[in-house]
Amino acid sequence: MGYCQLPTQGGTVLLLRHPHNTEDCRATSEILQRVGDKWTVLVVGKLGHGPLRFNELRAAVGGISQKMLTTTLRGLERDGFVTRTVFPTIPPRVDYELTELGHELLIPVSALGEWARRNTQRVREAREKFDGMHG
Amino acid sequence: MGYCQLPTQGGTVLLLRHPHNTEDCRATSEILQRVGDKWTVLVVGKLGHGPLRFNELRAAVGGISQKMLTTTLRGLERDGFVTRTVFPTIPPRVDYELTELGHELLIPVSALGEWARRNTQRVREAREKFDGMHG
DNA sequence: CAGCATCCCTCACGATACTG
DNA sequence: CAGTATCGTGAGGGATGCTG
Repeated sequence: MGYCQLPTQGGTVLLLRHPHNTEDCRATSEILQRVGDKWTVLVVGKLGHGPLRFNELRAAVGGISQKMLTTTLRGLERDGFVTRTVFPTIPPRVDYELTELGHELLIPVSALGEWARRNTQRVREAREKFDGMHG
Repeated sequence: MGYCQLPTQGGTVLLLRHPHNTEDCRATSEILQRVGDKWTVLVVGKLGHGPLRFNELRAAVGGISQKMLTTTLRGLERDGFVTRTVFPTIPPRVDYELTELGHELLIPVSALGEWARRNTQRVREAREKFDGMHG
């Protein structure tokens, strides 16, 4: 147990084991903190369908403030996950779109999401049991 | 493009696509926030080798305060990722160990870590380019 | 329309001191 | 050894108002 198959660019399949050294754990932790904020995954997920304008994206995500959408998009743009295209019209139009890197990021992130959906029930049960014993 | 193969309990392989609806994105976001704090993945990664005592774990992780290790472990125990075993000796001895659920969580998390290690260079280049243009 | 600037608040996290 | 209790700080995030 404890492996994961991950497709590579060349079409081969990579067999994956747990990171056992500290460096690997740090890299894992860093990317998780990077995408583990409140909005990043929601934004990237919505852009997975195709490019969206600022307010389209805001409506699609739902519940996000204007400030946080701007902040999140700037971060994604800086890291190369998203492109920002300005059309110099009046009123202005700005399109956001996932880069190839952004699409590739979505692959392992989606795998983690799939795991989450499959195991929410087990986590909920563990939580209720714990709270019942300690509450 | 945009798929990921994930092994299941039965030995079959699950073909995975991007989450396209809002519910899936939310579940993904929630688990990412859950494991996206500063220490959770480091602690889980260290426990991947086998059970550890409190101070062994603290030394293995490195840099974590006593308070945060306690907090992180309580959260992991509550969600069913870790078991806590107290030996009523003097001085006391407490062992922490990954549950089956904890080991299973490590699979997609490791996949994301593997992606991170493979793509840090691309992210760094994007960052330098962005900072060069906007700084 | 797509933002920037500002104020404010909560909470994650660290440091320190104490205990069964 | 393995915690609990308390305090202080900074970053993440929301609300509101203004602008090219």
